[in-house]
Amino acid sequence: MSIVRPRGTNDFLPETTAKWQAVEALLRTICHQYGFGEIRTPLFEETELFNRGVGATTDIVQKEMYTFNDHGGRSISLRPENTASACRAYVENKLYGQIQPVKLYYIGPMFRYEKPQAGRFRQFHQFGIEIIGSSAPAADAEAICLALDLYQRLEIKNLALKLNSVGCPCCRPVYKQALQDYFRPHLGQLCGSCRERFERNPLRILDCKSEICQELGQAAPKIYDYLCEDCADHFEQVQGLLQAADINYELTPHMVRGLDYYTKTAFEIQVEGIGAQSAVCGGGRYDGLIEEIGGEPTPAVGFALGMERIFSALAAQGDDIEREDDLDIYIISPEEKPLRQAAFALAQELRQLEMSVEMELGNKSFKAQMKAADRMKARFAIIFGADEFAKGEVALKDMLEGGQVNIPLTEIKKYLLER
RNA sequence: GUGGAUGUGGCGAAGCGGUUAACGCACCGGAUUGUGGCUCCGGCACUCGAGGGUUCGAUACCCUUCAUCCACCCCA
Repeated sequence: MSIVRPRGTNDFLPETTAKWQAVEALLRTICHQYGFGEIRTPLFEETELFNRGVGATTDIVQKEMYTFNDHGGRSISLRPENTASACRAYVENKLYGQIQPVKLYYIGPMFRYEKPQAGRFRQFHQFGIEIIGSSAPAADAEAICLALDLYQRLEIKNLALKLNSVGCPCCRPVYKQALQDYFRPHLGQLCGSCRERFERNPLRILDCKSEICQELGQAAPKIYDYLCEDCADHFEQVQGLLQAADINYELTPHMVRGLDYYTKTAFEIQVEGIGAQSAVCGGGRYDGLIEEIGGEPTPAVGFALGMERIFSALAAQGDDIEREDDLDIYIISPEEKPLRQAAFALAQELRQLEMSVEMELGNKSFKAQMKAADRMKARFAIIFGADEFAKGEVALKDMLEGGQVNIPLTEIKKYLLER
């Protein structure tokens, strides 16, 4: 049996990586325009960072982390997301000493032990941003605008922005209590998973797909009636900014983020047509996170988006990302040693001039080399023929037009550069 | 973690309890064009995801396992 890659992982082959590079380049460009700098944190961290940062009761931490003890007996986990690491780095590197807020972006692999399906993998890739050190509603709005801008420039359509406020440690517990009080008499009627959700995350019940739960949820208390003054005011201002920027959004009082650290603003961007995993971007404010992991209380807001889901969305709408794989020159030479050596030397010289050059490395026939040049879509073929070579010349063939001229070997570089 | 579907060469895809596993594309070699793209000829699965079982005999039936896809869960 041959060895295959672990479940839920992918090999990205040149055709694919070319597309990724194009998308990544766009993301980086836009981040630069918004004043974000890239941060790269370790792929693994002390497990405790995620216990505290992501939340010890979350699914991610409880059953999806790749956790192991290293040779020093430390408990280490592959990062399941990057926000906790970014915040850890903010504290550890004393970024609070810089001009606030600090605006960071990241892009890279994350790891979660999940059952793979379309749009979900065990090693997947996220791009995300964090605005750390600002409690201003404008920071939330900027994050949201940036997210939408990214998708717009990627030309991804059928987007829906879902917006909510999940309150803060001040008001959320009150709301949670109210929800539980409301659902408790109906506990027996709830679906199985909602009965489990009742204790741990009653807010989720409102998002349940089962009819009974939906129906019961209709009359359930709304979080907007329970937000404290600070949260309500913040929420209102965020909405005002979005409206001013002419951004459409849908209020979704039932939307809950799965990570414990969210406070106040929570949002999600969904795309149609890519299956069940329709959330392409999720984010919000997490004012308590940095304190949770041992820093000074610091407000922050950010989001993460799934790279794979960007490509799902692009594929679903039939877009193919342009990639450049053009070959300038294919050098064809017979097997004779002097000719082959001269060809090899010329290939090197042309590459020094920043041309892309291919040639046969083995001993394919002359004809096979022509075929290769054709299939690789070489713009020109340089042909080392014995007769021409004896005169110090090579043939330059235009593979598109079909024309061919003989040129002295000494002038071929100059000739090509003028092209 | 739960439920459902699927698994034939690089890709797409026939086949079916019986002795050589269609076909298309791709790929490799060759013929012909003065040196490619067209055409033609030839090659390319001791094997039907893997392991076991039933049978005189299985790619086809059964079991297990692995993988993929879909839904749930959860999330990006």
